[in-house]
Amino acid sequence: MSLIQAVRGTRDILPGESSDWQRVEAAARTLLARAGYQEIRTPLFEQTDLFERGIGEATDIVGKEMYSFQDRGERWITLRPEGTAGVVRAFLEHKLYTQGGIQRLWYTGPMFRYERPQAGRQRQFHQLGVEVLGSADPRADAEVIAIASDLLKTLGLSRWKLDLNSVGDLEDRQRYREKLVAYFTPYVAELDRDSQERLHRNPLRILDSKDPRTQAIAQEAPSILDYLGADSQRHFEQVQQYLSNLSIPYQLNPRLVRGLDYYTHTAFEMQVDDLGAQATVCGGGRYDRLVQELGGPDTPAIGWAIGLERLILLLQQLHLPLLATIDFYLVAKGTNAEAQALTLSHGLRQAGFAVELDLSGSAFGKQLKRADRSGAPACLIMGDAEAEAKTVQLKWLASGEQQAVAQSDLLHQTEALQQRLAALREKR
RNA sequence: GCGAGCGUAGCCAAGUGGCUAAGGCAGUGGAUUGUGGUUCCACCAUUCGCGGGUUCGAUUCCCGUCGUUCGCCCCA
Repeated sequence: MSLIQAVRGTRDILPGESSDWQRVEAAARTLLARAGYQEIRTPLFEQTDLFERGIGEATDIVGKEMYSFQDRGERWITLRPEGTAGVVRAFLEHKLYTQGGIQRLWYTGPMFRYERPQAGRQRQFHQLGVEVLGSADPRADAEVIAIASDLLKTLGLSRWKLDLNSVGDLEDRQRYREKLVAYFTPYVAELDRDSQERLHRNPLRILDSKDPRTQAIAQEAPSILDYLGADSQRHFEQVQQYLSNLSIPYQLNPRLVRGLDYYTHTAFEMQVDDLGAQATVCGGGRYDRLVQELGGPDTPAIGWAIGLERLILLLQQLHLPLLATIDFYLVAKGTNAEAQALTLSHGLRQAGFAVELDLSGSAFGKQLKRADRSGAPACLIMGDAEAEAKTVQLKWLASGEQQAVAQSDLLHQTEALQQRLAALREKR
């Protein structure tokens, strides 16, 4: 009989790895709370229409990567391929815009795209994202980029670069698109096949083709930055000024085009060298038209999403030490001792200690060995003699120092112990 | 969706058309029946992802399939 395995492109996050995830999530929560962002949790699936209208029917995500199906009520359902559409849907459905001012939101959770799996690219993957709804101010652009930058820094990542571009507003893009088509048309025969197809469907995407010949041709193509209207130009310049004020290094990349139709003005990506073709760790931009297109009031917005698998892959490459460990490993042998150890472990936890109780009942030597491996700074040893005397042996594993302690002292005079544990933790 | 590589224990692996499939780490038991980090001993794959084929004989060669990795595509 063959074992059932996880579906292609999905994976389990096992105990050895979940602490990495928790670190990222905790760091993000702290930073986002400080910046006044509130969490929003939306469903994992939505009506298929939401994504078709929101992301754009011509995009690859909608065209060939969505998990769509009909439910038993014959509704067309899609597992969310990204987070923004659902957030905007909720924003409209609950009329959050009537609360006035600006909504600063964040979310995290699984997303689903039917793609060929690779390291850093799965069919069920996780994103953490922010959305600022209701501000057209370039300071909002800079704020969200700064938060992403801070998050990476907090986690110890330093080797990334920020690519920045503006794709202008609708009119700018229309004008530019015409110029671009006019530029590429004489070269049609020399372009790679994909780019030939994109010439009329989505000519901006030709710019980031990896085909060397196409790239050579695209090198001389007109730049979007020369076709920005006065307002777009001004917005983009201010974003750059603010980023400089915040000492966030960036580089202009006029060929940066994001794959979702809803982007306007600012577009950016944070990339690293260590993830092969999955170099983009964070991507985002402004989407001033999306809320309106989904039937809401004219609401400018900006956001980004971080790919958590990619981020955690990077953290793991850094071999950052893990800090989470227990305070005491509790060893017991003998009928009375084992019974009392259970009670003691319970009491210690109520007193605020992290305790692991050895359940094996094997020889003290074996249990001590496990205590050592557990990473706990100290070990508590209880045999029937200790059980009789209502004491326990407290052994500090690094020094070997050991003494008998009354159980009641352990439970009620916790101050000194906590301080000593904290001091040991500090050293590691 | 296209092209290519890989798949031997929980992990890292050596291996070959033919006698019981190296080794290391981890794990379990013991030396040490109440004291760990060192050491020593023993145990730990009727089987080489799965299915089929070729062969006297396949973990090894072939086909298919599943998974994974790299590139393209796409994107976070």
